[in-house]
Amino acid sequence: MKEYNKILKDANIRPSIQRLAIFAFLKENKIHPDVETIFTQLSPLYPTLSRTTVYNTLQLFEENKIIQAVKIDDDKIRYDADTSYHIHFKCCKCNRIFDVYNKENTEPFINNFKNDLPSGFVINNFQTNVWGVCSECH
Amino acid sequence: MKEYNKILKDANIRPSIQRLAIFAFLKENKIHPDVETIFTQLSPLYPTLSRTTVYNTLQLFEENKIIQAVKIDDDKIRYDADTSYHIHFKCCKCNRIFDVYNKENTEPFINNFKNDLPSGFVINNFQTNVWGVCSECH
DNA sequence: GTGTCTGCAAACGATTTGCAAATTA
DNA sequence: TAATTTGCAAATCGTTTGCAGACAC
Repeated sequence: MKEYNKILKDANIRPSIQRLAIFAFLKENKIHPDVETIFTQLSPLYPTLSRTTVYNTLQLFEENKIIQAVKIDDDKIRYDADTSYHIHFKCCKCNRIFDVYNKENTEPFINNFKNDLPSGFVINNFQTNVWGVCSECH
Repeated sequence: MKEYNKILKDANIRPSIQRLAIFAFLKENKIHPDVETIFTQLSPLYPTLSRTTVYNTLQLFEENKIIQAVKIDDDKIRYDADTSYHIHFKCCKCNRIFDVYNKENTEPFINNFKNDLPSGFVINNFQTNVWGVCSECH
C-alpha cells in the first residue's frame, strides 16, 4: 500500500517488505495482536520472516510513535496502530481488547491531571486500560 | 502490625508471617516494587522466604483487591498497596513511579467513559499510566 | 489429622543478544 | 561497497508449575 509506505517514510523508517507487512497487518487487523500473533499470521505469506524482525520492527514503530504498545496483559505486550485518543477495554474471559472512544469529550482526560503533576515533570505518553467482561462473555 | 492483620483478615486472607511482611513492605515503601525488589529487601529479614511465596502472595492480594498490579514496565509487573484513586507517572530515566492524585476532581475519570462502553460491558478494574521524565532527571 | 501454606527445583515463555548473511542506497 | 536490515540460534529473565515438607486450625 502506497499509503502505508508514506507513513513509514514520514516517520523516517525505511519501508522494507517486512516492515510494510507488519504495519499493514496492524492497520487492517484491529485486534491488538502480540508478537506471536503477528508472526504466525504473516509467516505463511512471508516464509523467511523471523520473530526477531517482528520484535525489531515493533520497537522501531513505537519509538517513532506510529504505533503504541498496549500494556494490558500480565505477560506480553500487545500493539495498536491507532494512535488517536481512545482507551482499551480488555475482556478477561475472551481476552479481546475493545477500543473505546469518548463521544462527549474529545480532549484527552490526561489534561485534567497536568495541574496535579509536580512541576518539571514532562509527559511523553499515557494510556488508560480497563479490565472487565464484555457483553458476549457475560 | 495489628492494623495490617485486620486488613488481611477482612479480605479473607490468613495473615501468615510472610503475607504480613509483604503487605507491610508494600504499605510502608511506596516505591511500586517488583517481585525481585520485594524478595531481596525482605530476604535478609526472613531468610527462608522464597520468590514463589512472593508471587503467590501478590497474586492472592490482587485477587482480593487489597493491592493493585501496575502494568507500566515492559517486562515485569510492579505492585501498589494504595487502592485509592490515583494515576501513575513513570520516569523513563530513573524508572521510579510517582503517584499523582487529582485535586480538582475526586471522581474517577473512568466515569466519563461509562456511557461510551457498549451495553453489557462490566468494568472490574481500570488504570491510567503516564510515561515521561521527572523533574530530577530532566 | 486434614487442609492450607511455603519453598525448592525445574520448566516455561516472552524478549533480547550476538553475529553472519542478505539487502539496499 | 558501506551501511542497514534480516534472521537464526543461544541466552536471559520474569513467571509458573509440581511436589514434598512445614504449618495451622
